[in-house]
Amino acid sequence: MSGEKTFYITTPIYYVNDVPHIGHAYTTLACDALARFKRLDGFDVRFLTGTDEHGQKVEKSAQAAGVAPQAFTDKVSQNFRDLVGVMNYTNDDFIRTTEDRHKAGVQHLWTKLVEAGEIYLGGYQGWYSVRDEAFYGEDELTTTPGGKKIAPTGAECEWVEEPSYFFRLSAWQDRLLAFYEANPDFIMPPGKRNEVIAFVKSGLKDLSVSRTTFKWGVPVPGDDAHIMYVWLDALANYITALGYPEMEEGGLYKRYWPALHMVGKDILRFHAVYWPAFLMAAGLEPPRRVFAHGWWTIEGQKMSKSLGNVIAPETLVNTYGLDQTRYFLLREVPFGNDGDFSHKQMVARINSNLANDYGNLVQRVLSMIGKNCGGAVPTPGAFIEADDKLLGAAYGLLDAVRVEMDVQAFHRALEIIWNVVGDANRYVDEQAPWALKKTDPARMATVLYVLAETIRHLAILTQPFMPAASAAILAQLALGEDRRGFGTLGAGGALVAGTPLPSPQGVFPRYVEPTEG
RNA sequence: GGCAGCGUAGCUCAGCGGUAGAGCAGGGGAAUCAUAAUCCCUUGGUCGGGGGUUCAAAUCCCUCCGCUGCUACCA
Repeated sequence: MSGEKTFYITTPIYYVNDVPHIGHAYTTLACDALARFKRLDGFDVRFLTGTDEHGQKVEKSAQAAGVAPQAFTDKVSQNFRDLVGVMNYTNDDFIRTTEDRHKAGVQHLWTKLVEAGEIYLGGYQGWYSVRDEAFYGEDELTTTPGGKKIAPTGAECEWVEEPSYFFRLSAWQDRLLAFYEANPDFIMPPGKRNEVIAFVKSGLKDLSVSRTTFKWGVPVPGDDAHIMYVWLDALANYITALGYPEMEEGGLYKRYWPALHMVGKDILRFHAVYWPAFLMAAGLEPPRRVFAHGWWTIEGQKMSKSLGNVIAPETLVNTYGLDQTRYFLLREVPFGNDGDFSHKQMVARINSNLANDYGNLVQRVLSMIGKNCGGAVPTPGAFIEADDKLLGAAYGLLDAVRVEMDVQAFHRALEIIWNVVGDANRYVDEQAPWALKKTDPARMATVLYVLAETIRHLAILTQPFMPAASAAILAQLALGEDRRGFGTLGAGGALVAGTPLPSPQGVFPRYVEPTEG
């Protein structure tokens, strides 16, 4: 709540023609974990997601469905709004490119670009595929015996000539390269950064930014024959959602821009090349960072409609549990790499990391406290070296985890937290509080206090990843909502001896294969 | 084709000039507070092939083999 430190994070706006799958869920999940982390860490956070609703495909789909485009998008964009509830996302806003606030903002941006001399009217001609909504170079096409031109995707192309507005992207090549040079962390991970730089170095052509062949888009100001190129339209959502062109002091734009954009690797170029160029050309600040993450395969196979192996987020959540799913997606694969989803790995993570390591640690400790300490936080005596060592590891977690979160290394953050889970389990075995119960009850109380305090740290730090399960653990430590922020980590927010605790309940059940047949 | 990256234990990967590592899986043992969970020990690799530089190479160089990504206007 400081109001000083702000953090703005965005997902791509999802194309409404798609049905939400694990990939969409993953992108937004990463943003959600980061947004939650930053909020707990005292930042004033703005977390945006939304839907991209223009374009020829939408127009055609609406036509096929026999409804107006707006009615069509109203319906299908709901799929993405529903995902928010399914995955327990905490976005502060949900923008749709068909909203007036967006259209007005983009048109203003366009006008600015025209005034700056960055957009000019020219003509575009080439081989165009309606199905792909894309132009292809002559050398990419194959010619059928019948003389038809076929794109690499198999779609038929036709020769199209149309007037088009162009953005002077070619003029931005050197300034973009200078920007990447001055901001080495702008594109992450580093491998992707190199690809973008190589692309820009290879030479940039001016970009066609308007279309006249269909109508479902934002009209070009002053020339109704044209609508804007979908990417100029779509990318601008990141600032129109902040109220652009309103840029007054204390407003959303002033407060939150620039953003961290989380994107799939397929749309990296639009975000790392076109978007900063558009912004700089309009006299605006480029984004803070663009992070390109990888793709999921399913049981080793590429996800595709034809294979029928596309997984809906609801399916995962219903099968394995929400927090389990969130944990798996962020832990299993180094963020930025491609990963494979397999049932076997998912079950291994749930049973090993969650049920056995973390869940059982909590259960064994709280259960001993419940039975042997009168169901209240035990009263510690003097700490010995082993106590200080474990507590030190717990107290040191935030700094170590923060370093990883700041570079979006979610898997590393979780690994670091789990190192302390392991420390705590070893400590339990070494201290053997069940033996102390008979020989030295005061020492037992100290050991259990140290463990409870360690669990407090673990649960506070796992909140961004597994909000519901972490909340359940914190509730079992009788910590109210106001005692769960990162500001309470360390000795200052320590558990108070004598505080009554509710009776413990398991938080992470083992996954047992359904028995059938 | 060009550019970039990768190939290390059964599996997923870390190490990137100084006597081969982690997690999981496999084997043995301890303990019994706990969701039969935990803890300890342990089997296992000529670090893709070949050549070179160096006192010393997964680690640097060359080459070959295999795999992946990028090579502009589909989100």
